[in-house]
Amino acid sequence: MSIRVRFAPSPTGDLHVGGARTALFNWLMARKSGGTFILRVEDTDGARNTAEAAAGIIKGMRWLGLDWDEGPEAGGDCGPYFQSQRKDIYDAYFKKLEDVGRTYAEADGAMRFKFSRTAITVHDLVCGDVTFAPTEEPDMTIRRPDGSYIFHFVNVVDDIEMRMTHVIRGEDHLSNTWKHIDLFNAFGATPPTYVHIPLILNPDGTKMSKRDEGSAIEHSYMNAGFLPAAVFNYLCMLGWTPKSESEKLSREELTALFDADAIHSSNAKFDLKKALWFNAQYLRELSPADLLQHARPFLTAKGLIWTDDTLAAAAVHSVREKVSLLTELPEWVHYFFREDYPFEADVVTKLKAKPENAGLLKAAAEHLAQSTEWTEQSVHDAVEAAAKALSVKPGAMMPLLRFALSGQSRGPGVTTIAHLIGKEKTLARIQRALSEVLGA
RNA sequence: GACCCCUUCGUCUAGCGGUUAGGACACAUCCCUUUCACGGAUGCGACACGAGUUCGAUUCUCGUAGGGGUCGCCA
Repeated sequence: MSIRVRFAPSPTGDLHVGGARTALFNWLMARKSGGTFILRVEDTDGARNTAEAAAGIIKGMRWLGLDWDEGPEAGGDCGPYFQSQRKDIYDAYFKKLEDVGRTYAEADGAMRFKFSRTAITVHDLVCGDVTFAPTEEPDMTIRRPDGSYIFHFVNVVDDIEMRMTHVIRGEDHLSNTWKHIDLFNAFGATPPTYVHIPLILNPDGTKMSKRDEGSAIEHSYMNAGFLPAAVFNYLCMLGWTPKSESEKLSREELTALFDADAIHSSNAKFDLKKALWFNAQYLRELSPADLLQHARPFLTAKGLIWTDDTLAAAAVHSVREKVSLLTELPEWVHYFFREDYPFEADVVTKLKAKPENAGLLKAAAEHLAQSTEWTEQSVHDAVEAAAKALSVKPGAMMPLLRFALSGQSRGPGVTTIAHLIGKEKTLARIQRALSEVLGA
């Protein structure tokens, strides 16, 4: 039998790392086995669910590359995939329960499910067999007075209707799973295999919630300059260790290595530093064109404009090893795109510190002006010749040129900057530094 | 209060009776270097505690402590 798994979020807010990783593991399970991944929106709580939240969750999943085979925008044989549109199905199932005498009404019209009150064992791939003694809890409400149904009921009905073979979800559901199995049994259906995955905690060990750092996919990752591949990879490492030499693994490798049995049973704390490290790894192996593609919205958001994509790509590529987030790119490359870049305060101080700096810059400009070709090597040679003429080391001249060409004290190689912006701008920038900063 | 899950360096983890307890992130130092980084090297650093089983426990069992979760007409 082909594996069928689902991610069943309730659209009460943004997609969160916990939910994203649950979706991720479900996706991996399906893709690994050639099975089916279903997205089902559990919007039975009319008061708290919003269409915006549902759209946000879909947006986040698309960004992470978690495509679904059945669900909103994808269709499928088991639809509709919004629980708010499945009332007829729930009514029919509720009738089945009534027919076997497992329901009864409260005074206000709410309907409860009569528990079997027998010992129930959950077979879980992560937690093993977990047996719950006959319950002493009150029977659970499954239908509200207004006729709408409660989570436990619709969740089970849909898992039956959609023929789920495995239920991969957060460990916070484990304690309620016996209720679900009780329902499966009442319907005469076979429960799926459960996989309760550990929770993701804040660095201080508390449960991660909406407001916490690194929690919301769109806010903390998409808009913060993460690459989806990096987030995908990092999230996988929280609660699962692939049998592999490296931790840095592609989507394809993770899919091939995925093994639900190997998922851990202990919770993991979120580590932003490590997430950043993963992102830096992915960032630096992007081609110039791909890097620019990802960086584009972050550059334009800072008002940087350009006409030559090749040049812009080379610019961002030249600093790819210096950043761990796309949002850091603009401050590292802005001077490639404009001539009115500011001179940082410490740069001004350093330039003014020694009176001979003006002479050094002028000499560099003169030698550079004589260059007939304009490559990184020719720039380097010209600077070296200028240094030699004044009996100083090239190392004394390079920082000054960096200040003049970028206004900053850090960045890619000076020769790289000069080469990319061209001879004309290089000479003009040196002149500007001489006149504006040194008054020469 | 009851029930469920969990417990190895600061963090993510390897380990599945005998290991100098390994790796990654972070941190520190050094090397490389025109800056910042990258990279390389080294260092720092853990089996929660107590019983038991065993020739021998990080590993198996029980207990304690600690952490997390659940017990809704939320999902």
